[in-house]
Amino acid sequence: MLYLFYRLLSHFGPQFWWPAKTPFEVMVGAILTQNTAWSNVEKAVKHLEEAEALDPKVISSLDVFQLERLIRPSGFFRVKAARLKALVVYIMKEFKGDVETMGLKPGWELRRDLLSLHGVGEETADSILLYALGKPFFVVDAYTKRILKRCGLIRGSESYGDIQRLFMDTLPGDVELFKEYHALLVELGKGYCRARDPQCGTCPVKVEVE
DNA sequence: TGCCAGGCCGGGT
DNA sequence: ACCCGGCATGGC
Repeated sequence: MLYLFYRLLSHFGPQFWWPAKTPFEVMVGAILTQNTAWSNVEKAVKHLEEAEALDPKVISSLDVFQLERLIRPSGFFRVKAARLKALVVYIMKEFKGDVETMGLKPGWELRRDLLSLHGVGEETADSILLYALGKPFFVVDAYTKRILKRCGLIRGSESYGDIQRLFMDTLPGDVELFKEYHALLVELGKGYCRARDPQCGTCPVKVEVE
């Protein structure tokens, strides 16, 4: 798996992900970007920023309809408002609204907690763990699955956990490596591995299978 | 104009 | 254990 990483890195260069100013903004973005183009998420985040609502305490004090209005451009705004509320309820109750305190809890316990929240699945949980809290969990998204399949590295029927283990069992457990690797897969995916794009004919990264 | 985007959930087989 | 429809907006 390191071979693919270096191919991507030398082609695209380091990505320095996730694009956000604070850990909490990463968490918000992780929920808002569910099945949604990032450009739409940016508009919603901008609204929250202007409302000074990129803070767990502020969001928990917001009326849910107010919150819906702010995040509307990100799509699915009703379900996502409820999901953000569920997240901040957890952060408020468990850590008094302090993200720094949250980061002190062991990764596996946080993952279990996050997965119990309504609207936080494996990818969202791992994105929060890796990019907001610096915990070494590999993020598997639609691009990751598609690229690995088209490179012949998986069959396509593997579960999220199967694919995550493929990375985490064979790579050094390094947070910066995990961050860059996932960011590079997204960069490749956005340009050359979109859903209807039948193959990587113009893919700039040729991967030797086996 | 229709198709798609950095998912997740609930209900049905 | 899968498979599907619903959830919504903005860009190409």
